[in-house]
Amino acid sequence: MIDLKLLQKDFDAISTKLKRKGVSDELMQELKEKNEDVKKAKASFETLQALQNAMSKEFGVYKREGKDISELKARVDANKIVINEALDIQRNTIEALEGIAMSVPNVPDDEVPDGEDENDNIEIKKVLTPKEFSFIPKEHWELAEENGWIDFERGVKLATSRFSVSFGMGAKLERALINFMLNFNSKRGFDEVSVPALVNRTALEGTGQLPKFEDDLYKMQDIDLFLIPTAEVPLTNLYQDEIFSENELPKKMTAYTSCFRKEAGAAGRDTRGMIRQHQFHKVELVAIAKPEQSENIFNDMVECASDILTALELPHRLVTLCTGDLGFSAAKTVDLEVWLPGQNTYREISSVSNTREFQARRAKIRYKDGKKNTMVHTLNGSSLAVGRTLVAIMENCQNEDGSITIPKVLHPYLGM
RNA sequence: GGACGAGUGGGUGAGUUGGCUGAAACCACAUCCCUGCUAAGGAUGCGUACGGGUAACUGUACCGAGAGUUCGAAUCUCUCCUCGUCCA
Repeated sequence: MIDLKLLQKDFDAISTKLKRKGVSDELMQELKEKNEDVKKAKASFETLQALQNAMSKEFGVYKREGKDISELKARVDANKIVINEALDIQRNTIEALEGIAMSVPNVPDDEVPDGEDENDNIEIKKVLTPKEFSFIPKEHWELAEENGWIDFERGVKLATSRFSVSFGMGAKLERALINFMLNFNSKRGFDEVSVPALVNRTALEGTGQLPKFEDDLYKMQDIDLFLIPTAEVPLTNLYQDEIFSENELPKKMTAYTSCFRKEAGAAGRDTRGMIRQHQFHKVELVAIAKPEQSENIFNDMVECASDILTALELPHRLVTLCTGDLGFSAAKTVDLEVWLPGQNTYREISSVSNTREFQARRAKIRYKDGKKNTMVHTLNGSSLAVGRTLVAIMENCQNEDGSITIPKVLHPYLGM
């Protein structure tokens, strides 16, 4: 959530920044007014309530002294009517404010480039050079089926479209990748955590998926729980409504989970293959940090994900997302895109974001900064999306006969 | 699924004939003092959020969540959630 105090203090600066994210002046103006409404409503309610409390205290005194209470009670009763009105106003204004405030995206960092969509993202660097094939490289779904690694039809049979089943070496490779990535991250100082795949509404509000993006989440029918779209949600909310002491930070975590997304806005995109599935495996990195630590940790996380790709001998590039492609909660995001020779293009395989205080404010995660409580920074990044990594291995490591040469670092995990 | 019991501040845990308790006490923690000895003694401070004030300080709310009774609720009523014990 945006900082309402800061908004009040520095309205123009914030609305200029949010304008880059497509937030209209009207909405900002409304937010400002609603915020002032709340302050006024609270002030008048609290004044009345203070009076009420004072009068109520007198009752005790009157009673002890055996005085007549009827006059006092008349005054109190009269005040009570006014209080109830003030309370109603207060509730309504708060509700109105939160309705808007929770739907305003994070303020992008100044260094984030302006842009409409992924075409305006800016390449930072390329890592490893895609190799030249002496034949026309196939797309992963062909290779997956030829090798009997992945069965798309049977996934549909079991669930619906955008589900698949892995067999044999395909399944083993997924498991190998998960283990390899978790071990890799552990060595980089991220503690392994195993978390629930279902979370409640509060958790999703904390990280920013709700209230705005409920359409993209799978919701349980008889209970207010949702399947997680990413491990970022449970990992970050682990410390919801908590106050860290300074020496506990930074907190660096890694977890493997399945992720579930309806992909509501992606109809028709990547319908073939396993690039865009409703359920996919992902190893995630999450960090909770003091503000002054977050920039370094962000870079560490990008490097960590990039180094995994390098270890797997997969050519990739790093891009800075432009304002139009930046997610709701992120102040800044670097995507890692892996080279897919079958598609002759780079495709997203990891996304590392710094949300700064945005999620911390929503989830109420703070730390003791000397005497006072300060919002932490939260960061998250995939390292990596397992399915897409498997795709990248298939396409980059394919041979002319359709066989696939498995990267050396994975051999120990496959008993090779 | 059924029957009881419980949910208080970082922890343990008082407080439930409604007002003087935002909350005792202890522990932990912080600062200071004392002590010539490594372990102990003393003083003070120590919940969160929002608002007012340069500040000292002060107002409101919060004792699992929500609703209700009442002038007034941690304390009474209802619903829900969670945990424990017993039964199935």
